[in-house]
Amino acid sequence: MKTKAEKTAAYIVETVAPIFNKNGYAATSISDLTQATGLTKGAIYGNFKNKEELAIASFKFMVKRLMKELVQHMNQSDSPIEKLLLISDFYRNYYRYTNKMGGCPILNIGVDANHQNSLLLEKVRIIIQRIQDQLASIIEEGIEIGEISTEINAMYTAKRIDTMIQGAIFMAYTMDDDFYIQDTMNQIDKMINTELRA
Amino acid sequence: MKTKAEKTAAYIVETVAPIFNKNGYAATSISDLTQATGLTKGAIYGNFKNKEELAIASFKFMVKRLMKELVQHMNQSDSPIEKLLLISDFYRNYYRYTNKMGGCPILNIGVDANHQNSLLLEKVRIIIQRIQDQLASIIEEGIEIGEISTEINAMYTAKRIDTMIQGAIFMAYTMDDDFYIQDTMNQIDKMINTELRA
DNA sequence: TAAAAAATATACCAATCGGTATAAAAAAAT
DNA sequence: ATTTTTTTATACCGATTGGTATATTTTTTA
Repeated sequence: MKTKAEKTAAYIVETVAPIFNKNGYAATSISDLTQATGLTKGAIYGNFKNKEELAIASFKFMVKRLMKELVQHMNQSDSPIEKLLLISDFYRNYYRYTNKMGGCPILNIGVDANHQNSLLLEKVRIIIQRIQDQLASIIEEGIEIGEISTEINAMYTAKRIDTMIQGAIFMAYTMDDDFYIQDTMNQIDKMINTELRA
Repeated sequence: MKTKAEKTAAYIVETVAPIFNKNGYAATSISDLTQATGLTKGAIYGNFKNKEELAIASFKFMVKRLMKELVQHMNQSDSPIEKLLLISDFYRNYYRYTNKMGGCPILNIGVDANHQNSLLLEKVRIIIQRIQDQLASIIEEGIEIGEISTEINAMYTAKRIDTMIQGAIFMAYTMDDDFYIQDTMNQIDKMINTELRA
């Protein structure tokens, strides 16, 4: 059974995660967090060593939730090609979905942590790497079962898709215009259907 | 002739611009700026109303320099298609070039200012809009003179190219890997040559 | 239910924050 | 060259920063 502290720690993380995500590390003060949680410094510092550890826990929490949703959506099909199309389909709702949590944590924390917080940056890199590895392995499986052309380089293609997605997310948020995401997903679908398909 | 204050203001801006760009607005303190410039608060607040105004001036300074370089590089040719290829060529050196100034100001300030500083965000949006308008007008001219297919939607294509570029910049900086930019520029070139060309 | 342990609240710390008033210095105008 | 104006340095402001020591409360164990 969960102890009181474990429940409090979880409550703190899920409450402050959107704040860190929106404001960034430096622009988020401890008083922002006590105000949002209704708790005091004592409670926060009793559960987390310092601000940095809490920021890392918050990032991990957001990404875990996001990735769980993505994987769940993707696993609606067993076909690699269909999986890829389901990934782009997932991102079609990404803007509305992530707006509630203060934006895309990978974009926000990735930029925020660069030159500022090497621990946090490392966590972002690990996530990006994992996403690309996952993408690449889907493509590879598609090649193996003959769904995807053998001409395709799985890792390059994975990186290309991921790069396009992140670019679309940046533009959508900066310009406050979902069009960028919708159009990019159409492009990715086209690429899947015309270039990848065997 | 330039007054002393004007020269000082210019010196301050060019000195602190990379700091704002690297650290972001909130994580940059006035003492960071006095330390970097060797000047005192008096000098800084004598030339700029407040931190925000200085941050805006810094962003404008960086972007102006960057855009000047881009336009200069682009204008090596008069042909719209060649101009587009020169733009992607410009970005091939972007990582090394912008590293010296603390990264890409559009990416950094765009993400940093979002949810934090609406004035600064507005400046970023204006720049992005201008870049896309410029791109679109090149494409349109290409269509008019028969270099580019009439099937092409100039504005959509401009946004697509810009989105890919920004995605590549984000990935390159976050992963500290120039490959993302090089590969994306190859993709853009391919797109220009196979899809745009009439 | 009483004692032990864990978790939270309060009060406080030095350091730093952005910004300002004023004094000193430097530049510009006469 | 002297006065006027502009520019920069110094000293200071209240507020806030992240973090801690300790007191109080709550939860868990016995």
